[in-house]
Amino acid sequence: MKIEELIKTKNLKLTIARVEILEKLTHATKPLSYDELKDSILMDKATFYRNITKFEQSGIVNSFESNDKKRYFEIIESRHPHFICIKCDKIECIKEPLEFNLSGYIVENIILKGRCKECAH
Amino acid sequence: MKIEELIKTKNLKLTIARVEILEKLTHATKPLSYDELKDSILMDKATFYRNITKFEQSGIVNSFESNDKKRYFEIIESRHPHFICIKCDKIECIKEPLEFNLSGYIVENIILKGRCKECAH
DNA sequence: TCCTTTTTGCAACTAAGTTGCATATAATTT
DNA sequence: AAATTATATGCAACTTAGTTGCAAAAAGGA
Repeated sequence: MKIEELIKTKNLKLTIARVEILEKLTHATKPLSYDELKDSILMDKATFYRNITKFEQSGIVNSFESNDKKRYFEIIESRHPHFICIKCDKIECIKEPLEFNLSGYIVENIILKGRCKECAH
Repeated sequence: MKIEELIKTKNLKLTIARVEILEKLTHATKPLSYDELKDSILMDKATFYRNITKFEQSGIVNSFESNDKKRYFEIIESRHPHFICIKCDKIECIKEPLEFNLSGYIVENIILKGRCKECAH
């Protein structure tokens, strides 16, 4: 779906700021923080965070806190787990499916922490 | 192992603050934040955080960030996943084992986010 | 074009966690 | 058990990701 359509579908007003955020996130290959995005978007950080909140409420964007105390944002399309390296702080998307059985809970996000391949040595 | 022994085993000096932190964490049934601990411990928060850092370096304590922007601390004894509810912010320990296959990585911490049984409705 | 609602930028604020420094305490040596 | 040295502590000031209030600006419908 085109970004403009996606925004309208969720009954959000179409603004440049919103298109800009979703464009960057759509083209990213991993979750991004405000800090990583701020140089390539023009809006104030208040605008960024307010829009991200709306996107999360609408189910367009997903976020989690990493080890470096920053929140990381990602478009929800194919949900997948993330791996956060506690040594180098790198965030990787996990493609292998994880199996578990937790009846009653709705799991929306899976985060594994530890040492990545490079830092495991 | 007794708390005093545990501290000495890790070549840390035995202080009242350290014993106090580990006592509270040992008796807890879930991970605790500084905010939850502060009324039952006497030390300054700087002392708390400095000691927690030492405990983490020594492999006695494990921590993770939750949804409420706070860090939660737990004694490492039997590692187990945690579930964080994105609606009520409750943290639960998961007893069921999770199966997955991630060769090359060292997984030290598993966090699931979503809606707990009460908030799933 | 007008009107109402929502969004934006700015600046001030919040709060968890960190740091510098002088003092206090633990553990080791004499 | 006193002296010595290294480490831990409390305090206050600081850092920084994220939030909030408000007036101005822009969206979208009539």
